[in-house]
Amino acid sequence: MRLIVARCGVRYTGRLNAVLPESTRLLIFKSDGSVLVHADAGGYKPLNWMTPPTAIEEVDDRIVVRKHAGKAEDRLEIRIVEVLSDVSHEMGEAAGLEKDGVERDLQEALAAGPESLGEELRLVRREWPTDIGPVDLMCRDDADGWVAVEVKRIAGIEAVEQLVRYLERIRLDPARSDCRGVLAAQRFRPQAVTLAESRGIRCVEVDLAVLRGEREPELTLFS
Amino acid sequence: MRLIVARCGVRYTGRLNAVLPESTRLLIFKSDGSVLVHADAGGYKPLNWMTPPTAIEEVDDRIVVRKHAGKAEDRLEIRIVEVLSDVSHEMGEAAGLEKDGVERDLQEALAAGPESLGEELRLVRREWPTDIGPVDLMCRDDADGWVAVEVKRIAGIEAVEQLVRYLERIRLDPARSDCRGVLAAQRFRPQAVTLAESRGIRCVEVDLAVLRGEREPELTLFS
DNA sequence: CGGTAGATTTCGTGA
DNA sequence: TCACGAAGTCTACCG
Repeated sequence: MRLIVARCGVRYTGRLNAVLPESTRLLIFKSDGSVLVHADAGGYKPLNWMTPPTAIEEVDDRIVVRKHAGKAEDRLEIRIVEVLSDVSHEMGEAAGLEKDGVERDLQEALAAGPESLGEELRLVRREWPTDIGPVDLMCRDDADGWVAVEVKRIAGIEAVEQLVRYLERIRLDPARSDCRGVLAAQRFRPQAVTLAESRGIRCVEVDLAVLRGEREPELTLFS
Repeated sequence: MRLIVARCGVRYTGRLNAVLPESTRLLIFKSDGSVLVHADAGGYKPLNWMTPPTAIEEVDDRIVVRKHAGKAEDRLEIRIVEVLSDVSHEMGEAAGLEKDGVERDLQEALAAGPESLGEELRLVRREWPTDIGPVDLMCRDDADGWVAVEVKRIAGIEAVEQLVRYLERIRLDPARSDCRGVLAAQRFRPQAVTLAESRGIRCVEVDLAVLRGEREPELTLFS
């Protein structure tokens, strides 16, 4: 990894055109070809960047990073005015990041105990396929009625519409024409609840810690 | 800006829990409170991070970054094993990034020449307000019929549904009950075209360079 | 502060 | 390779 702190200007042409006026920045050249241009503020996002694979060329005060993106070319051109620091570090292998608490974990917990959705449900299968994509959970209720469950960390309007799309497809099959929809999420946007009600979809607020039995159940039911 | 290259392990707790095993990383502490943990590969995205405002505490071999996120707390804990480098740089004010070619530019170009949408249209106004948000362009055709235009760089299913939501609202007004919908984008996902057809929405592929007269027109019309 | 929509979204997965 | 959906999305804008 090479780290350059320099006064420089940057020009990007590719999916769009962007110009970065001359100022002091941090330039990061990773060993996999990644190039990042960071300012001393603005958090998280680089001002400009290029993801691998890249070809890097350095001539005089110019560093040009290229990448083939379809028929066109992505190009990042850095004009160095003054180098304040230029160091390289061997960093070796990077160990992977382990995450827990994403949507998949929610889905797993609900699959393990679908009765957490506030009614007697039996899981038929996870990732139930439809011709436009898989529904997160397909269940049957105590009267053997079909129930399609969409799981989200945060449920907005799109989540409701996604489930509606799936339900349309599922109900095409006469055997499942009465399939109900349930939307489960850790948080609901008010508009999502409103839209879900108008579409006959039940909303259930869930909590991963509760589902795992790590905390007191405090189930909230909408509608 | 402070740059530390160090062998370290990182733990994040907040919206989710994440553990980063011990390895050599680049730690960036920006003057606005941003903290980034980068590996020597993986481009663009930091492995872990915290956006401002943050409170940073450094005790012995531990750096703890805190942030209040609602009722809970976001916490990034860095355990330093070995420091390979630790430097700080004054970088001063950062000049802004100027972009061209984003959706807004596409919208501007279409507003300047709505006939590029393949029929005689007159612009009534940009960002036409509805009670659920603004439609990009509102136009009238040669028969004075209303036409709502949604502009996207890439149009997927969501784009169609967004326009459908707007049309529902617009048509509530008897004066615009016959309002048509047009979806304009540089690229269309196949499913978006299919869904748009079934909803009576016309899709028009546009190109910013062509709209600006910088390249040959090569208009593609779906449906 | 909360919701909506855009982003050079990036990133992973599955067909 | 392409398309689709999640993301600690982040970020700007608007109420």
